[in-house]
Amino acid sequence: MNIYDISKLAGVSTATVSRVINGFDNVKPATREKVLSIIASQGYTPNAFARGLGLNSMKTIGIMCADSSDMYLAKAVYYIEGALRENGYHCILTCTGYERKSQRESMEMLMSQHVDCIILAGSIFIDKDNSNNKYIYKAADSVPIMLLNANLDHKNIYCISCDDSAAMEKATEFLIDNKRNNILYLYNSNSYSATRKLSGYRHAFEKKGLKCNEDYIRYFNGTSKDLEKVCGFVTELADKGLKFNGVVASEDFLAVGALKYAVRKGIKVPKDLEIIGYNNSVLTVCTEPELSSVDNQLETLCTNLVRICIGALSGESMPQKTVFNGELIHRSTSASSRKTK
Amino acid sequence: MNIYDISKLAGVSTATVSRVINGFDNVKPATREKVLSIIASQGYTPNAFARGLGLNSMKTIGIMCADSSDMYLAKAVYYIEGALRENGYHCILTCTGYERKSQRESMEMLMSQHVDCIILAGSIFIDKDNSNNKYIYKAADSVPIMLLNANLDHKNIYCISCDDSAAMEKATEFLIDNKRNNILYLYNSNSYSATRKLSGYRHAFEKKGLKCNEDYIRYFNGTSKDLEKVCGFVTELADKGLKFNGVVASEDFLAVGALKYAVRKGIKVPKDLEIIGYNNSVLTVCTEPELSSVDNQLETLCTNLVRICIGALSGESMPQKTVFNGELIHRSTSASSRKTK
DNA sequence: ATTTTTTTTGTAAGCGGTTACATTTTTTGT
DNA sequence: ACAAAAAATGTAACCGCTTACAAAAAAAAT
Repeated sequence: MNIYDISKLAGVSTATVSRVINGFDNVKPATREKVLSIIASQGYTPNAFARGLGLNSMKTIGIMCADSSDMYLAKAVYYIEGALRENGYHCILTCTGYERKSQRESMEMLMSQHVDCIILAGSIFIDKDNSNNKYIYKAADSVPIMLLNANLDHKNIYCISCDDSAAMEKATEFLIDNKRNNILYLYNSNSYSATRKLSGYRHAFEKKGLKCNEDYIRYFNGTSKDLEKVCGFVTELADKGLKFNGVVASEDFLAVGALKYAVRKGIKVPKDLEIIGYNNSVLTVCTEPELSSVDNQLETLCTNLVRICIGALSGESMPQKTVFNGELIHRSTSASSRKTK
Repeated sequence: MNIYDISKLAGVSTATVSRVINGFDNVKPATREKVLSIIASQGYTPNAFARGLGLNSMKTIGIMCADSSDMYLAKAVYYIEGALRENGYHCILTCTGYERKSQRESMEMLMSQHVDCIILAGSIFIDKDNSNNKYIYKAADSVPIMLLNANLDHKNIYCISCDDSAAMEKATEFLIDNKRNNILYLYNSNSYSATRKLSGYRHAFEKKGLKCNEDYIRYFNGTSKDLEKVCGFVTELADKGLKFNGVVASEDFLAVGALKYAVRKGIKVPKDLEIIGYNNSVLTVCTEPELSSVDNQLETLCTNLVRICIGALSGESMPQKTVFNGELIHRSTSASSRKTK
C-alpha cells in the first residue's frame, strides 16, 4: 500500500495525496476529505524512507551518551527524548562507552543515518586540549551539534550547561563558613563539568583568602557500581592519617561512600563531619541520614537544550552558550544551623 | 556526494560501487581497492534513506519503554542498545509513559519508521485481560515483537523473562524458614511481572502449608521518587497496629523505604526485622545496613532477547518463550544464619 | 460573456541507493 | 588456440515519496 494506490482509490494524483498528508492548504476541502477517508480506511502510513529521501530529513535526532544506564545520563536521555518527541522528532540513541574510538564511530553512524542534529549528552566526548575533537567539528559542518554540560566553540555547536563551578563553589563555601577547615574533595572524572566542579572547589578557598590544600583533592577510579570501594577508599585515607571534617563530591555516589565510612565508624554526621554530594539523585534519599547535594537542574538544561535545538533547526538564531545555576539542597548531612536556601 | 559521483571517479558503474560498499565478494580485488580509496578520499557515506528505500530496512529497531529514567529500565535499554549495536543495528528509543494512548501512538510512530523489529522493555504495555492489546498484535503481523518481562501469545511475539514468581517465592520462603511469621509484601505496580511476583509470595505460604494473610499485602502508589513517602507509608502501617517481622518488596526502593522506617524507629535489622528487595539495584548498597535483594538477571535477559531478535530477523526459528531464574542476593538485611547461596 | 486572476490538480523528474538481468572479461578445459 | 564456464562489470528499472512546473477548473473582474 503506497501513495500511488491511495491516489488511484481516491481518483486523484499522488501529488494531491501528498499535499493532504502534509497538511498543505491548497487542497479543496471535499478532495481532502475523500483522500483522508481512503487513507483511514486502508490504514495507510507513508513510507518514512521515501519521505526521507525526498526531504533529506526524517525528523530524527541522534543522541550520544557514554552510558545510558548511568543514573544522571539516563535522566538526561529521558528528558531530551520526551521534549523532542513533543516536537515531532524521533531519537536514535547510541551509547558510546568511554573510549574515543567508539565515540567517533557512533558519530559516523549517526551521520550516515542523516539525522537532523546530534546531541552529545555528557562531556566525556570533549578533549580539553581540543586535540581530538576534529570529528565533532566535522560533523558540525553539516548538522547542528548540541552539547550538554560541555563547551566547544563553533558556529554550529550549541552549549547548554549548569555553572558547575559556581555551584560547587557555593557548596564548598558553605562548609568553610561552617568552620570546616579540612574539606575532602572526591571526584572520579576529568570531563569538562568535572573539571569545572574542581575549579569551583578551589575558588571557594581563594575567595575566602585561604589556601587550598591539594592533599585533600582525591581521585577515585570507578563508577557508582563500585560504591563499596568508595567507602574503603575513604576509610583508607582516614587510616593513613588524613583528617577531614567536611566532604564535597563531584557525584552523589562518592558522597554516599563517604557517608558509609562515617556511619560505620560511628562518626556523627553532620556534627563532626559534613558531606555534600552532587546531582541530587535518588541516592540522596536512600541513605540515613539523607544526603545534602547540589541540584544542577538537569530537567531545565534538557528542555532548554531541545528548545534551542528545534529553533536552530528551523533556522532561527539561537544563543550559542546557555548557562544555568545549580542549587544547593540541604538535607541531613550538612549543618542546617545557617540559612538553608 | 552520492554513489554516482563515486562511480564516475572510480571509472566503474554504480552497481560495482554498491557491491563494494556492501562487501560482496564478486568484485575484482583491484577494483575494490580503487573504489574503497575513492570512497575514503571523498569521505563518502551512503545515504541511509535511499538504502532503506531499496531494501525496505534501515537496520533499525524500535525500543519502547515507559520511562527510560527508571533505573531498571535504563539498564535494560543500555544492555539492549549495546547488544544491538554490536550486531549492526540502530535503535530508535521512545518513552511512552504509563498511559495506554501514548503507548499506542509510540508504536504507530515506530511502525511508520519501518523499524525491523519492536522491543517492549517492561510489561506495562500489556493488558492482563488481553482486552486492549490489539495494536500489539497488529504490529506483530508485520514485524517481530520482543517482550521483556511480559507474556503474550502470537507466532511473531517472543517473550523473554525472569521467573519472578519463583524468585519471589524463594525470597519469601527464606523468611518463613527463618521463623518470620508476619511478612509484609509491598508492591507498586500491576504489570505482568509485578503480578507474577505477588503470586510467588502467595505460593510460598501455600507451599509451607500456611495461610497467606491478605492484610499484609500492601499497594503503594508511587515511584522511586517518592522514597520518603514509602517510609511514611510503612510507619503508618506500623502505627495502625500491623505487626511484621519481615518485608519483601517488588522493587528495591520499597524495601529501602521500609528499611528507613526501621532505622528511624531503632528496630534491629535483621534481628527483629528482615527485609528483602527486588532488582538488586544500586540502591541496595547505598543503605546501611545494605539491602538483600533478588537479582533478576537483567543483563542475561537483555542479551538473550537481542540474540533471539537477531535470529528471528534472519529467518531462523527461535524459541517463543525464554525464562531465566532469579537469584537471591543476601546482604545485611536478611539473617545469614542459614546458608546463603 | 469574456478575460484575468486565483485556486486546485496533474505530470513527471528527481532523491540515492539496490539488484535482476545482460554483457563483457577472465579463467579453465581440451 | 578455441570453446565453454566462471567471474566481473554494466544497464536500467525500481523502491515511494516530494515538488517544480504545467494545466485545468473555479472565482473575480471587466
